[in-house]
Amino acid sequence: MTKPSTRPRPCTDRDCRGQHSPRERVALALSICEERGVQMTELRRRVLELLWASGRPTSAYQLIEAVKLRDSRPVGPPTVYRALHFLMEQGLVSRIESLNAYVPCAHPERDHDCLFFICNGCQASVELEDPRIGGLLAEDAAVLGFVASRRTIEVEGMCARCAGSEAT
Amino acid sequence: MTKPSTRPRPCTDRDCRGQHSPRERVALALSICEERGVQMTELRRRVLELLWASGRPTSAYQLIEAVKLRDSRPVGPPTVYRALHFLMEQGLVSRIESLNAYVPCAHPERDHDCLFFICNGCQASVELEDPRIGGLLAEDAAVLGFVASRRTIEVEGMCARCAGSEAT
DNA sequence: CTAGTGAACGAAACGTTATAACATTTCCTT
DNA sequence: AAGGAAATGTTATAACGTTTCGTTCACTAG
Repeated sequence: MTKPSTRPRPCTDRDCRGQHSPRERVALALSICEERGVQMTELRRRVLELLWASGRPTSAYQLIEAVKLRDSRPVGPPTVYRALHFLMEQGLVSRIESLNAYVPCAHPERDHDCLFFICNGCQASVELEDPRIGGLLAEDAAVLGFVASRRTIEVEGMCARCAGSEAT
Repeated sequence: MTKPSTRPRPCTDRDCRGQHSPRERVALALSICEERGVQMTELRRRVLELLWASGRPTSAYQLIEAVKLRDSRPVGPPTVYRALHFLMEQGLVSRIESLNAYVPCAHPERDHDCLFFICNGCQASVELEDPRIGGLLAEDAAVLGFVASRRTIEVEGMCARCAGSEAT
C-alpha cells in the first residue's frame, strides 16, 4: 500500500461525478486557500460546508437561513454574498445562472470548464467536464473575434432516476 | 430577378449573425404565429418590436419603461412578463440567464439551439448556432441517462470591436 | 342576438435576489 | 499601543419576478 498523503488529494478521475465526502472537500478547499495565501475564514468555510451539506443548488437566501440556524446568529445578505463571491473567485463554488443558486465545485484544483445538468424532478445538479465543448466554443469565439472570459453551460431536464420513476 | 415571396422569408444562412431589419423580423413573427394559430396581440407585438429596436439584451423592467414611453400608458410587471413568456414559448425571444435580460431570436423558424456571446464592453450580444455543441451535450446527457429539455449556453467576454479599441 | 367560455390584460401587493453605503471588528505590522 | 488592510455587520434599497384577483374581449353554441 502507498503511504497516504499528508494533505487531501484532489480527485484526478475525470468521470468521478463529484462523489466525495463533504468533509474531504472542505479540507481540500482549506489547503488550496493556504497554498494560495488567501484566507478561508470561519464564515467562508461555513458557507462552503453548508453548500456541500445541502447536496443541491442552494440560493443565497437559503444559505442565510442555514447560517442563522447553524450558528444561532443573524447574518445579512451582503455577508453571505461576499462569502459566495470569494468562493467563486477561488473556484470553490459555481453559480447556476438559470436557478440563481450556488453549488460547491467538485474540482476546485483544476481550472474548470464545467457544465451542469440540472434535474427538474429532484432539484439536484451534476457537474461535468467536457473539454471538447470548451474547444468548440473557443473555435466559435475565434471566428467572431470574440475574447471569452466566462462560460455558462447549463442543461435542464430530468435525471435518470427521476425520468425513470416518472415513466410509471 | 425572382418574384418576391408573399410572406417574409426566414433566413436560411447559418452564418447570417442576425443581420436583418427589425421590421422584417416582426413581420416574420406575425406570420409564424398565424401559421401556428396563436395570437400575436398588440402588446406582445409591441414587446417584440421594442426588443428588436433595442439592439441589445434588455431587462423586463426596461421593457416596462419602454412600453410606457411608446404607448403613453402604464403597464405592470406581470403584463410584460406574460408577453415575454409567450414570446419565449414561441421561440421568438430568448432569455439570457447571466444578465436577467431578453433578446429577440434571430431564427424563430428553426428549432433553435442557440448560444450567446455577450460583450462586457458594449453590452451587445450575438446569437450563434453550433449544432456540434448540441451534439456533444446530447452525448454527455446520454452517458448520464439525463433527458434534456432546455439548454443555456452563454459566453461572456469582449467582442472584436471592444477588444480592439481597448488595446489602445 | 345573446349568453357562456376561455384567453388576454390591468392593477396592487408581495416575494425573491442582489448591491450600495457606511460603521465596526479583527488581526497583523510596526 | 498606533496604524492600516481585510473582513464582517447593519440598514436600506435596487432589481427581478410572481401571486392574486378582477375585468375585458373575442369567439362560439344555442
